[in-house]
Amino acid sequence: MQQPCLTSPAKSLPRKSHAERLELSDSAMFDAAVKLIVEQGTAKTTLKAVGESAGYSRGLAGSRFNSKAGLYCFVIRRVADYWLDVMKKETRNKSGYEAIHATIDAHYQFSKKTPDSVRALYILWFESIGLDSDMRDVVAAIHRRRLSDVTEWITQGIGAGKISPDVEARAVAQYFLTSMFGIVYQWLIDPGQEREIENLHDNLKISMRYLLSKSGA
Amino acid sequence: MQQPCLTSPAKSLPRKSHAERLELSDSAMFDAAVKLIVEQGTAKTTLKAVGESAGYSRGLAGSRFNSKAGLYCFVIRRVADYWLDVMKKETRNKSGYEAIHATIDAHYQFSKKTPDSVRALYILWFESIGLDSDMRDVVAAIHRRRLSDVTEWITQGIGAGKISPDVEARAVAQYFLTSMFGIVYQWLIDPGQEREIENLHDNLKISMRYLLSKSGA
DNA sequence: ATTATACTTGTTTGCTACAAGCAATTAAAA
DNA sequence: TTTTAATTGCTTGTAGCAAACAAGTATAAT
Repeated sequence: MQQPCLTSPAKSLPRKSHAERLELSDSAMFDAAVKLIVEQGTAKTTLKAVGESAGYSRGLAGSRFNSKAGLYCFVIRRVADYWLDVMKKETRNKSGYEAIHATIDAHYQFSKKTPDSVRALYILWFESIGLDSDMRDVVAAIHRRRLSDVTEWITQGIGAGKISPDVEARAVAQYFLTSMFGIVYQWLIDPGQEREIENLHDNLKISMRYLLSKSGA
Repeated sequence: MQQPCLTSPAKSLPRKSHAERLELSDSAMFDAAVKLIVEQGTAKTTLKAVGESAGYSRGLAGSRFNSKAGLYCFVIRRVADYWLDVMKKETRNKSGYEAIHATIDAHYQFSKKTPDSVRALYILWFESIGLDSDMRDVVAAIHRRRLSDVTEWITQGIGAGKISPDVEARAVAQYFLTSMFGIVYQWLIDPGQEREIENLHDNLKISMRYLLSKSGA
């Protein structure tokens, strides 16, 4: 008469290894955190609520991540790592303006496909300015990595003769990322205005093509 | 032998009207809030600390602003209103690219003159994304006002024949503000890198001049 | 003197952070 | 294999603190 447990089937049906349990609860809490952050912001999101709405106890989130900042670092890393992977694939064998163009489009797709994750990422990203040392460091590291990627595309473009050697790769790369943040900011405060967001992307493409063609090939 | 009170001279020497007391405590709490926000971020800033480090009681900040969000709205308004005034003066009798150029420079000066106020403003500004309805509305209102100003400059520039009528005033204005935010973001996370910030401003000027000259006069 | 306004103090509620404990899995010993 | 010990995931208990609000005091306005 052995029946499968009815209370939480997916979670407790078979025997689970520690690694499996960990990944399961991590995922559940990630989802819960993203949902809560997007719905009510970080200030009103509580560790208690994350644990409970993930289907666990009041204290699990705190126990796992030690602090709110710890949880938020976890969320940032989880989304950013995924994004860095996607970007790597999308720009494989590309350089110069071509790679930048591909990134803009990929980013746009990413934020259409899983808007909540992306929103949560950038909400946390922007909040990390109001420094909580840990988060700042995590964000800064990701930013540095992105910057070096973009700079690399531009210098490769210069090497391939597609872009004038006069272009200051790092400065333009910085400008690109900076503008992207501006656009993301706009998207966050006005999620509905798809037309406007596309306009911003278009103007960024125009500006980038121009900046990369200055006194060039 | 009547001596001036030694404990808090500036505050209690003569008889103060209610309006004066209010302005005095508002200013003191504004300064305290800015300092605390810049130093430890919004999460660790407490109403208690604001009241006390302004030289008042534990409870004044809460009583005056009702909530943390209320305090932050007050800070945002106080800085933003001042900035809007400055900008109005700086762009008087200017339009088109000229006005935008002036704004970029004025903003740069503003953030060099009172960096803490500006930092606090934008820390709060960016955090308002992770919505606390009140703050979002305050920020959105300021943003709309800025956008309409910039759009106006561009349409005036078109009217004056300085800019091509093909230019989509609002879209370009949006792009401008958006890029400015990106730059501010960069400044916030890397306050030291003056050279880079100036580069970003330069590249923005270049982009704007280009966008405003497209198929134009 | 009375009312209104700035400001303070007392209290409730809820969250974070941490400590201690339970329960399941894994590793080691018999 | 069976038994035992150690590790790890997770839960519960609690201290400390801040937000929010109610009630009170003190100062200025009428």
